[in-house]
Amino acid sequence: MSGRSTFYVTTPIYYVNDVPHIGHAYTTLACDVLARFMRLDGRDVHFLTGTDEHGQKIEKAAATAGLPPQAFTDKVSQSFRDLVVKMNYSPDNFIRTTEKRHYAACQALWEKLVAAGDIYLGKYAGWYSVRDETYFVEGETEVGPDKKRRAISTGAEVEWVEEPSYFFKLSTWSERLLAFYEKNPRFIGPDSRRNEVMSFVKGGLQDLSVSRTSFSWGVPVPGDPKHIMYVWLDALTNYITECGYPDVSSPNWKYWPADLHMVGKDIIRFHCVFWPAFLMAAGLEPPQRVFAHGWWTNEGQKISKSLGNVIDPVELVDAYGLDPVRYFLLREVPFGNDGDLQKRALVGRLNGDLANAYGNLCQRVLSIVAKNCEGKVPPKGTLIDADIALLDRAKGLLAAVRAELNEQAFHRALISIWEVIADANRYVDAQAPWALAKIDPVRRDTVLWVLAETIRRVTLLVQPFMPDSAAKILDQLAVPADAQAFAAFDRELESGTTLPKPQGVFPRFVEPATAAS
RNA sequence: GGGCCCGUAGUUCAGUGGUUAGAACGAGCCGCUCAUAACGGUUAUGUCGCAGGUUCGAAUCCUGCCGGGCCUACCA
Repeated sequence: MSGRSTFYVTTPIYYVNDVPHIGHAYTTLACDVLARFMRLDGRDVHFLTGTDEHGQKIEKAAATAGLPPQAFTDKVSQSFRDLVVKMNYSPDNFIRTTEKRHYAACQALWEKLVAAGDIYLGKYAGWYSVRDETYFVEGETEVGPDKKRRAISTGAEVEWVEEPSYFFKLSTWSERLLAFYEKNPRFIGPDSRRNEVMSFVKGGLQDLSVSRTSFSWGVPVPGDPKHIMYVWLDALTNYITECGYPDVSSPNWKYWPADLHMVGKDIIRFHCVFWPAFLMAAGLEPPQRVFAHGWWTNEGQKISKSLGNVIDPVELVDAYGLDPVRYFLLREVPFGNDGDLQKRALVGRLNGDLANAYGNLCQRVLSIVAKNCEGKVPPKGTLIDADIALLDRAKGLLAAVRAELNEQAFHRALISIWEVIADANRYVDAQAPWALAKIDPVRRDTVLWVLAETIRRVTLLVQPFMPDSAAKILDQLAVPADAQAFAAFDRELESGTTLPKPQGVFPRFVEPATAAS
Protein backbone atom coordinates (compact mmCIF):
# COMPACT_ATOMS: atom_id res chain seq x y z
CA MET A 1 0.00 0.00 0.00
CA SER A 2 2.63 2.49 1.01
CA GLY A 3 5.61 0.35 0.26
CA ARG A 4 6.58 0.16 3.89
CA SER A 5 6.61 -3.18 5.63
CA THR A 6 4.03 -2.44 8.31
CA PHE A 7 0.31 -2.56 7.67
CA TYR A 8 -2.07 -1.15 10.27
CA VAL A 9 -5.77 -1.63 9.63
CA THR A 10 -8.61 -0.76 11.97
CA THR A 11 -12.33 -1.24 12.30
CA PRO A 12 -14.35 1.45 14.02
CA ILE A 13 -14.77 0.70 17.67
CA TYR A 14 -18.30 -0.50 18.08
CA TYR A 15 -20.71 1.19 20.44
CA VAL A 16 -21.83 -1.25 23.09
CA ASN A 17 -25.43 -0.14 23.41
CA ASP A 18 -26.40 -2.75 20.85
CA VAL A 19 -25.65 -6.34 19.92
CA PRO A 20 -23.60 -6.94 16.78
CA HIS A 21 -25.48 -6.98 13.47
CA ILE A 22 -24.53 -7.61 9.87
CA GLY A 23 -22.99 -4.16 9.49
CA HIS A 24 -20.47 -4.77 12.25
CA ALA A 25 -19.70 -8.20 10.85
CA TYR A 26 -19.19 -6.76 7.36
CA THR A 27 -16.77 -4.02 8.36
CA THR A 28 -14.63 -6.34 10.42
CA LEU A 29 -14.71 -9.01 7.73
CA ALA A 30 -13.28 -6.60 5.16
CA CYS A 31 -10.47 -5.68 7.55
CA ASP A 32 -9.84 -9.31 8.35
CA VAL A 33 -9.38 -10.23 4.70
CA LEU A 34 -6.93 -7.37 4.23
CA ALA A 35 -5.03 -8.27 7.38
CA ARG A 36 -4.78 -11.92 6.37
CA PHE A 37 -3.72 -11.04 2.85
CA MET A 38 -1.03 -8.65 4.03
CA ARG A 39 0.31 -11.17 6.53
CA LEU A 40 0.56 -13.80 3.81
CA ASP A 41 2.21 -11.17 1.64
CA GLY A 42 4.95 -10.69 4.21
CA ARG A 43 3.82 -7.45 5.79
CA ASP A 44 4.12 -6.69 9.50
CA VAL A 45 0.39 -6.43 10.14
CA HIS A 46 -1.48 -4.93 13.03
CA PHE A 47 -5.24 -5.39 12.88
CA LEU A 48 -7.30 -3.63 15.55
CA THR A 49 -10.94 -3.81 16.48
CA GLY A 50 -12.71 -3.06 19.74
CA THR A 51 -15.54 -1.37 21.53
CA ASP A 52 -16.49 2.17 22.41
CA GLU A 53 -17.89 2.11 25.90
CA HIS A 54 -18.40 5.68 27.05
CA GLY A 55 -21.17 8.22 26.88
CA GLN A 56 -24.48 9.18 28.22
CA LYS A 57 -26.33 6.41 26.45
CA ILE A 58 -24.22 3.76 28.09
CA GLU A 59 -24.47 5.46 31.46
CA LYS A 60 -28.25 5.39 31.17
CA ALA A 61 -28.46 1.87 29.79
CA ALA A 62 -26.30 0.62 32.66
CA ALA A 63 -28.50 2.37 35.19
CA THR A 64 -31.57 0.82 33.61
CA ALA A 65 -29.94 -2.59 33.81
CA GLY A 66 -29.09 -1.93 37.45
CA LEU A 67 -25.36 -2.33 36.85
CA PRO A 68 -22.33 -0.09 37.28
CA PRO A 69 -21.28 1.19 33.84
CA GLN A 70 -18.11 -0.88 33.78
CA ALA A 71 -19.91 -4.10 34.61
CA PHE A 72 -22.49 -3.28 31.96
CA THR A 73 -19.93 -2.63 29.24
CA ASP A 74 -17.97 -5.72 30.24
CA LYS A 75 -21.06 -7.71 29.47
CA VAL A 76 -22.09 -6.10 26.19
CA SER A 77 -18.56 -5.82 24.90
CA GLN A 78 -18.32 -9.58 25.21
CA SER A 79 -20.84 -10.10 22.40
CA PHE A 80 -18.44 -8.33 20.04
CA ARG A 81 -15.55 -10.49 21.19
CA ASP A 82 -17.73 -13.54 20.62
CA LEU A 83 -18.38 -12.40 17.07
CA VAL A 84 -14.64 -12.31 16.44
CA VAL A 85 -14.49 -16.02 17.18
CA LYS A 86 -17.69 -16.85 15.33
CA MET A 87 -16.58 -15.08 12.15
CA ASN A 88 -12.98 -16.27 12.38
CA TYR A 89 -11.57 -12.76 12.46
CA SER A 90 -7.89 -12.39 13.22
CA PRO A 91 -7.43 -9.09 15.07
CA ASP A 92 -4.12 -8.58 16.80
CA ASN A 93 -5.89 -6.81 19.60
CA PHE A 94 -9.34 -5.90 20.83
CA ILE A 95 -9.27 -2.45 22.36
CA ARG A 96 -11.76 -1.02 24.83
CA THR A 97 -12.10 2.68 25.55
CA THR A 98 -12.45 1.90 29.25
CA GLU A 99 -8.83 0.79 29.43
CA LYS A 100 -6.48 2.90 31.57
CA ARG A 101 -4.00 3.37 28.74
CA HIS A 102 -6.77 4.85 26.63
CA TYR A 103 -7.56 7.47 29.27
CA ALA A 104 -3.89 8.38 29.29
CA ALA A 105 -3.80 8.67 25.49
CA CYS A 106 -6.95 10.81 25.34
CA GLN A 107 -5.72 13.15 28.01
CA ALA A 108 -2.29 13.45 26.43
CA LEU A 109 -3.86 14.27 23.07
CA TRP A 110 -6.11 16.82 24.77
CA GLU A 111 -3.15 18.53 26.35
CA LYS A 112 -1.41 18.70 22.99
CA LEU A 113 -4.46 20.33 21.48
CA VAL A 114 -4.61 22.85 24.33
CA ALA A 115 -0.90 23.60 23.98
CA ALA A 116 -1.39 24.13 20.25
CA GLY A 117 -4.08 26.68 21.02
CA ASP A 118 -6.79 24.67 19.30
CA ILE A 119 -9.02 24.21 22.33
CA TYR A 120 -10.84 26.94 24.23
CA LEU A 121 -13.58 27.09 26.85
CA GLY A 122 -16.91 28.37 25.58
CA LYS A 123 -20.57 27.65 25.85
CA TYR A 124 -22.47 24.89 24.19
CA ALA A 125 -25.95 26.01 23.35
CA GLY A 126 -28.80 24.20 21.75
CA TRP A 127 -32.38 23.05 21.96
CA TYR A 128 -32.43 20.65 24.87
CA SER A 129 -35.15 18.13 25.59
CA VAL A 130 -35.34 17.32 29.26
CA ARG A 131 -37.43 14.28 28.56
CA ASP A 132 -35.00 12.86 25.98
CA GLU A 133 -31.98 14.20 27.85
CA THR A 134 -30.46 15.25 24.61
CA TYR A 135 -29.77 18.27 22.44
CA PHE A 136 -31.36 18.83 19.07
CA VAL A 137 -30.13 21.10 16.34
CA GLU A 138 -32.49 23.76 15.14
CA GLY A 139 -33.57 21.79 12.09
CA GLU A 140 -34.61 18.85 14.20
CA THR A 141 -37.17 20.97 16.00
CA GLU A 142 -40.28 22.83 14.96
CA VAL A 143 -42.63 25.34 16.53
CA GLY A 144 -46.14 24.01 16.94
CA PRO A 145 -49.45 25.90 16.76
CA ASP A 146 -49.20 26.50 20.53
CA LYS A 147 -45.97 28.37 19.81
CA LYS A 148 -43.99 25.81 21.75
CA ARG A 149 -40.88 24.30 20.14
CA ARG A 150 -40.68 20.54 20.04
CA ALA A 151 -38.29 17.91 18.78
CA ILE A 152 -39.70 16.53 15.53
CA SER A 153 -38.51 13.00 16.13
CA THR A 154 -39.77 12.57 19.69
CA GLY A 155 -42.37 15.30 20.08
CA ALA A 156 -40.80 16.38 23.34
CA GLU A 157 -40.72 20.04 24.27
CA VAL A 158 -37.29 21.61 24.00
CA GLU A 159 -35.77 24.64 25.62
CA TRP A 160 -32.72 26.75 24.84
CA VAL A 161 -29.94 25.64 27.14
CA GLU A 162 -26.36 26.75 27.43
CA GLU A 163 -23.66 24.85 29.27
CA PRO A 164 -19.96 25.47 29.48
CA SER A 165 -18.06 23.38 27.00
CA TYR A 166 -14.61 23.15 25.53
CA PHE A 167 -14.39 23.67 21.80
CA PHE A 168 -11.96 22.54 19.17
CA LYS A 169 -11.19 25.30 16.65
CA LEU A 170 -12.30 23.27 13.68
CA SER A 171 -13.34 26.46 11.89
CA THR A 172 -9.70 27.30 11.31
CA TRP A 173 -8.95 23.98 9.62
CA SER A 174 -10.96 24.10 6.39
CA GLU A 175 -8.12 25.19 4.14
CA ARG A 176 -5.53 22.95 5.71
CA LEU A 177 -7.89 20.00 5.37
CA LEU A 178 -8.64 20.79 1.74
CA ALA A 179 -4.93 21.09 1.03
CA PHE A 180 -4.44 17.74 2.71
CA TYR A 181 -7.15 16.09 0.57
CA GLU A 182 -5.61 17.55 -2.57
CA LYS A 183 -2.17 16.26 -1.71
CA ASN A 184 -3.50 12.86 -0.72
CA PRO A 185 -6.04 11.78 -3.32
CA ARG A 186 -6.14 8.29 -1.84
CA PHE A 187 -7.09 9.55 1.62
CA ILE A 188 -10.82 8.95 1.10
CA GLY A 189 -12.35 6.06 -0.73
CA PRO A 190 -14.46 5.50 -2.68
CA ASP A 191 -14.24 8.65 -4.80
CA SER A 192 -17.91 9.51 -4.36
CA ARG A 193 -17.31 9.90 -0.63
CA ARG A 194 -14.29 12.03 -1.28
CA ASN A 195 -16.43 14.47 -3.26
CA GLU A 196 -18.96 14.53 -0.47
CA VAL A 197 -16.42 15.24 2.22
CA MET A 198 -14.67 17.91 0.20
CA SER A 199 -17.86 19.76 -0.58
CA PHE A 200 -18.78 19.58 3.07
CA VAL A 201 -15.48 21.12 4.11
CA LYS A 202 -15.65 23.71 1.35
CA GLY A 203 -18.94 24.81 2.87
CA GLY A 204 -17.05 25.98 5.94
CA LEU A 205 -16.59 24.38 9.32
CA GLN A 206 -17.83 25.34 12.76
CA ASP A 207 -15.96 24.85 15.97
CA LEU A 208 -16.66 21.53 17.55
CA SER A 209 -17.91 21.01 21.07
CA VAL A 210 -15.58 18.44 22.59
CA SER A 211 -16.66 18.25 26.22
CA ARG A 212 -19.85 17.83 28.19
CA THR A 213 -20.80 18.31 31.81
CA SER A 214 -24.13 16.50 31.64
CA PHE A 215 -22.76 13.05 32.35
CA SER A 216 -19.70 11.52 33.93
CA TRP A 217 -19.11 8.17 32.17
CA GLY A 218 -16.11 9.03 30.08
CA VAL A 219 -12.63 10.46 30.06
CA PRO A 220 -12.31 13.54 32.31
CA VAL A 221 -10.80 16.66 30.80
CA PRO A 222 -7.33 17.19 32.27
CA GLY A 223 -7.45 19.94 34.90
CA ASP A 224 -11.22 20.32 34.69
CA PRO A 225 -12.73 16.96 35.60
CA LYS A 226 -16.32 18.22 35.65
CA HIS A 227 -15.96 18.09 31.90
CA ILE A 228 -16.02 14.77 30.15
CA MET A 229 -14.37 14.49 26.75
CA TYR A 230 -17.03 14.15 24.13
CA VAL A 231 -17.61 10.92 22.25
CA TRP A 232 -15.67 11.34 19.07
CA LEU A 233 -12.49 12.75 20.48
CA ASP A 234 -12.47 9.87 22.92
CA ALA A 235 -13.41 7.23 20.37
CA LEU A 236 -11.12 8.24 17.53
CA THR A 237 -8.14 8.35 19.86
CA ASN A 238 -8.30 4.57 20.22
CA TYR A 239 -6.38 4.23 16.98
CA ILE A 240 -3.31 5.85 18.48
CA THR A 241 -3.82 4.49 21.98
CA GLU A 242 -3.12 1.13 20.41
CA CYS A 243 0.15 2.42 19.02
CA GLY A 244 1.31 3.43 22.48
CA TYR A 245 0.50 7.13 22.31
CA PRO A 246 1.79 9.34 23.85
CA ASP A 247 4.85 7.12 24.18
CA VAL A 248 6.29 7.35 20.70
CA SER A 249 9.09 5.02 21.73
CA SER A 250 6.51 2.26 22.18
CA PRO A 251 7.17 -0.77 20.00
CA ASN A 252 3.73 -0.31 18.46
CA TRP A 253 4.36 3.28 17.39
CA LYS A 254 5.86 1.96 14.15
CA TYR A 255 2.32 1.21 12.98
CA TRP A 256 1.26 4.85 12.97
CA PRO A 257 0.03 6.37 10.72
CA ALA A 258 -2.58 3.70 10.05
CA ASP A 259 -2.69 2.37 6.52
CA LEU A 260 -6.44 2.11 6.57
CA HIS A 261 -9.39 3.01 8.75
CA MET A 262 -12.34 0.99 7.50
CA VAL A 263 -15.65 2.67 8.34
CA GLY A 264 -19.32 2.61 7.50
CA LYS A 265 -20.52 5.47 5.38
CA ASP A 266 -22.35 7.04 8.33
CA ILE A 267 -19.19 7.92 10.21
CA ILE A 268 -17.02 9.12 7.39
CA ARG A 269 -17.09 12.74 8.49
CA PHE A 270 -15.64 11.95 11.87
CA HIS A 271 -12.81 10.04 10.26
CA CYS A 272 -12.16 12.28 7.29
CA VAL A 273 -12.68 15.72 8.79
CA PHE A 274 -12.46 15.73 12.57
CA TRP A 275 -9.81 13.07 12.98
CA PRO A 276 -7.18 14.44 10.60
CA ALA A 277 -7.77 17.90 12.06
CA PHE A 278 -7.21 16.64 15.60
CA LEU A 279 -4.09 14.79 14.55
CA MET A 280 -2.55 17.60 12.56
CA ALA A 281 -3.30 20.01 15.39
CA ALA A 282 -1.44 17.67 17.74
CA GLY A 283 1.47 17.43 15.33
CA LEU A 284 0.70 13.86 14.36
CA GLU A 285 0.34 12.32 10.93
CA PRO A 286 -3.17 11.59 9.71
CA PRO A 287 -4.01 8.06 8.60
CA GLN A 288 -3.17 7.18 5.02
CA ARG A 289 -6.61 6.15 3.96
CA VAL A 290 -10.20 5.97 5.14
CA PHE A 291 -12.56 3.75 3.20
CA ALA A 292 -16.33 3.94 3.66
CA HIS A 293 -18.34 0.92 2.68
CA GLY A 294 -22.09 0.80 2.11
CA TRP A 295 -25.06 -0.67 3.91
CA TRP A 296 -26.92 -3.90 3.47
CA THR A 297 -30.62 -4.10 2.90
CA ASN A 298 -32.58 -7.24 3.69
CA GLU A 299 -34.40 -8.67 0.65
CA GLY A 300 -34.74 -5.17 -0.73
CA GLN A 301 -35.93 -3.57 2.50
CA LYS A 302 -34.11 -1.10 4.64
CA ILE A 303 -32.95 -2.69 7.85
CA SER A 304 -34.39 -1.25 11.02
CA LYS A 305 -35.23 -2.41 14.47
CA SER A 306 -38.80 -1.23 14.12
CA LEU A 307 -39.27 -3.34 10.98
CA GLY A 308 -37.78 -6.23 12.89
CA ASN A 309 -35.62 -7.28 9.95
CA VAL A 310 -32.21 -6.84 11.53
CA ILE A 311 -29.80 -9.45 10.17
CA ASP A 312 -27.95 -11.44 12.79
CA PRO A 313 -24.62 -12.62 11.37
CA VAL A 314 -24.61 -15.57 13.74
CA GLU A 315 -27.87 -16.85 12.28
CA LEU A 316 -26.52 -16.50 8.77
CA VAL A 317 -23.40 -18.44 9.61
CA ASP A 318 -25.38 -21.16 11.34
CA ALA A 319 -27.65 -21.51 8.34
CA TYR A 320 -25.15 -21.32 5.46
CA GLY A 321 -21.74 -21.89 6.94
CA LEU A 322 -19.02 -19.43 7.82
CA ASP A 323 -16.92 -19.39 4.67
CA PRO A 324 -19.86 -19.15 2.28
CA VAL A 325 -21.11 -16.13 4.21
CA ARG A 326 -17.67 -14.54 4.20
CA TYR A 327 -17.42 -15.15 0.46
CA PHE A 328 -20.89 -13.89 -0.34
CA LEU A 329 -20.59 -10.63 1.58
CA LEU A 330 -17.45 -9.63 -0.28
CA ARG A 331 -18.30 -11.10 -3.69
CA GLU A 332 -21.88 -10.09 -4.20
CA VAL A 333 -21.57 -6.32 -4.00
CA PRO A 334 -18.94 -3.89 -5.29
CA PHE A 335 -17.28 -2.84 -2.06
CA GLY A 336 -18.29 0.72 -1.28
CA ASN A 337 -21.80 0.31 -2.70
CA ASP A 338 -24.92 -0.57 -0.80
CA GLY A 339 -25.95 -4.17 -1.20
CA ASP A 340 -29.02 -6.28 -0.87
CA LEU A 341 -28.84 -9.49 1.11
CA GLN A 342 -31.05 -11.97 -0.71
CA LYS A 343 -31.05 -15.55 0.42
CA ARG A 344 -31.64 -16.68 -3.14
CA ALA A 345 -28.48 -14.85 -4.22
CA LEU A 346 -26.52 -16.27 -1.31
CA VAL A 347 -27.55 -19.81 -2.17
CA GLY A 348 -26.72 -19.08 -5.81
CA ARG A 349 -23.20 -18.03 -4.90
CA LEU A 350 -22.76 -20.91 -2.51
CA ASN A 351 -23.87 -23.53 -5.02
CA GLY A 352 -22.65 -21.90 -8.21
CA ASP A 353 -19.32 -20.36 -7.27
CA LEU A 354 -18.29 -22.50 -4.33
CA ALA A 355 -19.80 -25.97 -4.67
CA ASN A 356 -19.96 -26.27 -8.49
CA ALA A 357 -17.08 -24.21 -9.79
CA TYR A 358 -14.40 -24.33 -7.12
CA GLY A 359 -15.30 -27.25 -4.85
CA ASN A 360 -16.14 -29.54 -7.70
CA LEU A 361 -12.99 -28.58 -9.58
CA CYS A 362 -10.91 -29.67 -6.60
CA GLN A 363 -12.92 -32.80 -6.15
CA ARG A 364 -12.85 -33.95 -9.78
CA VAL A 365 -9.11 -33.34 -10.08
CA LEU A 366 -8.15 -34.86 -6.77
CA SER A 367 -10.24 -37.94 -7.22
CA ILE A 368 -8.70 -38.72 -10.60
CA VAL A 369 -5.32 -38.29 -8.96
CA ALA A 370 -6.32 -40.53 -6.07
CA LYS A 371 -7.54 -43.26 -8.42
CA ASN A 372 -4.84 -43.07 -11.06
CA CYS A 373 -1.68 -41.75 -9.51
CA GLU A 374 -1.38 -43.89 -6.38
CA GLY A 375 -2.58 -40.90 -4.36
CA LYS A 376 0.57 -38.93 -5.10
CA VAL A 377 1.25 -35.67 -6.87
CA PRO A 378 1.72 -36.92 -10.46
CA PRO A 379 4.91 -36.36 -12.44
CA LYS A 380 5.13 -33.09 -14.33
CA GLY A 381 5.99 -33.99 -17.89
CA THR A 382 6.52 -31.79 -20.91
CA LEU A 383 4.20 -28.79 -20.93
CA ILE A 384 2.24 -27.87 -24.02
CA ASP A 385 0.79 -24.44 -24.84
CA ALA A 386 -2.55 -25.14 -23.18
CA ASP A 387 -0.76 -26.08 -19.95
CA ILE A 388 1.40 -23.00 -19.99
CA ALA A 389 -1.58 -20.77 -20.72
CA LEU A 390 -3.48 -22.01 -17.69
CA LEU A 391 -0.45 -21.90 -15.42
CA ASP A 392 0.29 -18.36 -16.52
CA ARG A 393 -3.22 -17.25 -15.67
CA ALA A 394 -2.81 -18.71 -12.21
CA LYS A 395 0.61 -17.14 -11.78
CA GLY A 396 -0.78 -13.73 -12.62
CA LEU A 397 -3.33 -13.89 -9.84
CA LEU A 398 -1.09 -12.74 -7.01
CA ALA A 399 -0.31 -9.41 -8.61
CA ALA A 400 -3.92 -8.99 -9.73
CA VAL A 401 -5.40 -9.66 -6.32
CA ARG A 402 -2.80 -7.51 -4.61
CA ALA A 403 -3.74 -4.60 -6.86
CA GLU A 404 -7.47 -5.03 -6.29
CA LEU A 405 -7.14 -5.28 -2.53
CA ASN A 406 -4.98 -2.19 -2.55
CA GLU A 407 -8.17 -0.43 -3.67
CA GLN A 408 -10.42 -2.43 -1.33
CA ALA A 409 -12.02 -3.94 -4.44
CA PHE A 410 -12.76 -7.28 -2.82
CA HIS A 411 -15.37 -8.23 -5.39
CA ARG A 412 -12.97 -7.69 -8.27
CA ALA A 413 -10.26 -9.67 -6.52
CA LEU A 414 -12.67 -12.58 -6.20
CA ILE A 415 -13.84 -12.23 -9.79
CA SER A 416 -10.27 -12.51 -11.04
CA ILE A 417 -9.67 -15.61 -8.93
CA TRP A 418 -12.86 -17.23 -10.17
CA GLU A 419 -11.97 -16.53 -13.78
CA VAL A 420 -9.00 -18.83 -13.35
CA ILE A 421 -11.23 -21.42 -11.73
CA ALA A 422 -13.48 -21.28 -14.79
CA ASP A 423 -10.42 -21.59 -17.04
CA ALA A 424 -9.36 -24.65 -15.10
CA ASN A 425 -12.75 -26.29 -15.53
CA ARG A 426 -12.61 -25.63 -19.28
CA TYR A 427 -9.12 -27.08 -19.33
CA VAL A 428 -10.26 -30.27 -17.63
CA ASP A 429 -12.92 -30.79 -20.27
CA ALA A 430 -10.58 -29.95 -23.12
CA GLN A 431 -7.80 -32.23 -21.90
CA ALA A 432 -10.14 -35.01 -20.68
CA PRO A 433 -7.66 -36.73 -18.40
CA TRP A 434 -10.07 -39.65 -17.93
CA ALA A 435 -9.77 -40.42 -21.64
CA LEU A 436 -5.99 -40.03 -21.57
CA ALA A 437 -5.78 -42.68 -18.89
CA LYS A 438 -5.88 -45.43 -21.47
CA ILE A 439 -4.00 -43.90 -24.35
CA ASP A 440 -1.34 -41.68 -22.82
CA PRO A 441 -0.85 -41.93 -19.07
CA VAL A 442 2.21 -39.71 -19.17
CA ARG A 443 0.24 -36.88 -20.73
CA ARG A 444 -2.58 -37.56 -18.27
CA ASP A 445 -0.20 -37.14 -15.38
CA THR A 446 1.03 -33.83 -16.73
CA VAL A 447 -2.53 -32.56 -17.14
CA LEU A 448 -3.32 -33.55 -13.58
CA TRP A 449 -0.16 -31.91 -12.31
CA VAL A 450 -1.06 -28.66 -14.12
CA LEU A 451 -4.50 -28.76 -12.56
CA ALA A 452 -3.28 -29.49 -9.06
CA GLU A 453 -0.72 -26.73 -9.37
CA THR A 454 -3.38 -24.31 -10.57
CA ILE A 455 -5.62 -25.22 -7.66
CA ARG A 456 -2.68 -24.66 -5.33
CA ARG A 457 -2.13 -21.11 -6.56
CA VAL A 458 -5.81 -20.28 -6.58
CA THR A 459 -6.23 -21.62 -3.08
CA LEU A 460 -3.29 -19.67 -1.70
CA LEU A 461 -5.18 -16.56 -2.76
CA VAL A 462 -8.48 -17.80 -1.41
CA GLN A 463 -6.97 -18.09 2.07
CA PRO A 464 -7.69 -14.52 3.25
CA PHE A 465 -11.33 -14.80 2.22
CA MET A 466 -12.12 -18.33 3.37
CA PRO A 467 -9.32 -19.40 5.70
CA ASP A 468 -10.84 -22.69 6.91
CA SER A 469 -11.86 -23.98 3.51
CA ALA A 470 -8.59 -22.96 1.91
CA ALA A 471 -6.68 -24.75 4.65
CA LYS A 472 -8.62 -27.95 3.95
CA ILE A 473 -7.83 -27.77 0.25
CA LEU A 474 -4.15 -27.00 0.84
CA ASP A 475 -4.04 -30.00 3.17
CA GLN A 476 -5.46 -32.16 0.41
CA LEU A 477 -2.63 -30.95 -1.81
CA ALA A 478 -0.16 -31.63 1.01
CA VAL A 479 1.08 -28.05 0.88
CA PRO A 480 3.17 -27.71 4.04
CA ALA A 481 2.53 -24.88 6.49
CA ASP A 482 5.73 -23.11 5.51
CA ALA A 483 4.64 -23.02 1.88
CA GLN A 484 1.30 -21.33 2.41
CA ALA A 485 2.47 -17.72 2.44
CA PHE A 486 2.89 -15.79 -0.80
CA ALA A 487 6.66 -16.00 -0.51
CA ALA A 488 6.10 -19.60 -1.58
CA PHE A 489 3.68 -18.71 -4.37
CA ASP A 490 6.16 -19.96 -6.96
CA ARG A 491 7.14 -23.09 -5.06
CA GLU A 492 5.48 -25.64 -7.32
CA LEU A 493 3.90 -28.87 -6.19
CA GLU A 494 6.48 -31.59 -5.90
CA SER A 495 5.75 -34.72 -7.87
CA GLY A 496 5.60 -37.84 -5.76
CA THR A 497 4.29 -36.14 -2.63
CA THR A 498 1.72 -38.37 -0.97
CA LEU A 499 -1.76 -36.88 -0.83
CA PRO A 500 -4.54 -37.59 1.62
CA LYS A 501 -7.89 -38.90 0.44
CA PRO A 502 -9.88 -36.09 -1.21
CA GLN A 503 -12.96 -34.83 0.54
CA GLY A 504 -15.56 -32.31 -0.53
CA VAL A 505 -15.03 -28.88 0.97
CA PHE A 506 -18.07 -26.93 -0.22
CA PRO A 507 -21.22 -29.05 -0.04
CA ARG A 508 -24.17 -27.83 -2.06
CA PHE A 509 -26.80 -26.04 -0.06
CA VAL A 510 -30.11 -27.82 -0.18
CA GLU A 511 -33.14 -25.94 1.05
CA PRO A 512 -34.35 -27.65 4.24
CA ALA A 513 -37.64 -29.41 3.53
CA THR A 514 -40.54 -27.12 4.31
CA ALA A 515 -43.41 -28.29 6.45
CA ALA A 516 -46.03 -28.02 3.75
CA SER A 517 -45.59 -29.03 0.10
C1' G B 1 -33.54 25.03 -1.75
C1' G B 2 -28.05 23.86 -2.84
C1' G B 3 -24.54 19.87 -4.08
C1' C B 4 -23.08 14.82 -5.67
C1' C B 5 -24.35 10.18 -8.00
C1' C B 6 -27.31 6.74 -10.72
C1' G B 7 -31.09 4.93 -14.53
C1' U B 8 -27.67 -0.54 -20.14
C1' A B 9 -30.49 -8.03 -21.58
C1' G B 10 -35.51 -11.54 -16.88
C1' U B 11 -31.79 -10.32 -12.62
C1' U B 12 -26.94 -8.18 -10.87
C1' C B 13 -23.76 -5.27 -13.28
C1' A B 14 -19.27 -3.94 -16.95
C1' G B 15 -18.60 -0.65 -20.77
C1' U B 16 -17.19 7.12 -20.06
C1' G B 17 -16.52 9.22 -28.27
C1' G B 18 -15.20 4.90 -32.94
C1' U B 19 -16.16 -1.43 -36.33
C1' U B 20 -22.52 -5.84 -35.74
C1' A B 21 -23.27 -2.87 -26.95
C1' G B 22 -20.54 -7.15 -23.23
C1' A B 23 -20.05 -10.63 -18.62
C1' A B 24 -22.18 -13.51 -14.84
C1' C B 25 -26.58 -15.80 -13.07
C1' G B 26 -31.24 -17.52 -14.89
C1' A B 27 -33.79 -19.91 -19.67
C1' G B 28 -33.52 -23.31 -24.31
C1' C B 29 -30.66 -26.83 -27.13
C1' C B 30 -26.20 -30.06 -27.72
C1' G B 31 -21.98 -32.67 -25.74
C1' C B 32 -19.22 -35.16 -21.82
C1' U B 33 -19.24 -38.70 -17.79
C1' C B 34 -13.49 -37.56 -14.07
C1' A B 35 -16.55 -34.94 -10.36
C1' U B 36 -20.72 -32.39 -5.15
C1' A B 37 -27.11 -34.49 -11.09
C1' A B 38 -21.27 -31.25 -11.06
C1' C B 39 -18.39 -29.62 -16.12
C1' G B 40 -18.04 -27.87 -21.29
C1' G B 41 -20.18 -25.95 -25.98
C1' U B 42 -24.01 -23.18 -28.07
C1' U B 43 -28.61 -20.13 -28.85
C1' A B 44 -31.88 -16.11 -27.48
C1' U B 45 -33.41 -11.51 -25.57
C1' G B 46 -31.81 -4.99 -25.09
C1' U B 47 -35.79 1.67 -29.13
C1' C B 48 -28.24 1.64 -23.57
C1' G B 49 -34.91 6.28 -18.82
C1' C B 50 -37.30 10.23 -22.41
C1' A B 51 -36.51 14.52 -25.78
C1' G B 52 -33.32 17.73 -28.07
C1' G B 53 -28.16 19.30 -29.24
C1' U B 54 -22.58 18.95 -30.35
C1' U B 55 -19.78 15.57 -33.69
C1' C B 56 -17.85 12.33 -39.67
C1' G B 57 -19.42 9.20 -35.44
C1' A B 58 -22.60 9.06 -28.61
C1' A B 59 -24.66 4.20 -24.03
C1' U B 60 -20.24 7.37 -23.59
C1' C B 61 -19.99 14.90 -24.13
C1' C B 62 -23.89 19.27 -23.43
C1' U B 63 -29.12 20.99 -22.18
C1' G B 64 -34.01 19.98 -20.48
C1' C B 65 -37.48 16.52 -18.52
C1' C B 66 -38.99 11.90 -15.87
C1' G B 67 -37.58 8.27 -12.11
C1' G B 68 -34.31 6.66 -7.95
C1' G B 69 -30.40 7.31 -4.22
C1' C B 70 -26.95 10.03 -1.14
C1' C B 71 -24.85 14.58 1.39
C1' U B 72 -26.32 19.35 3.47
C1' A B 73 -22.08 19.06 11.29
C1' C B 74 -21.60 17.01 16.89
C1' C B 75 -28.41 11.50 18.22
C1' A B 76 -21.47 6.70 16.07
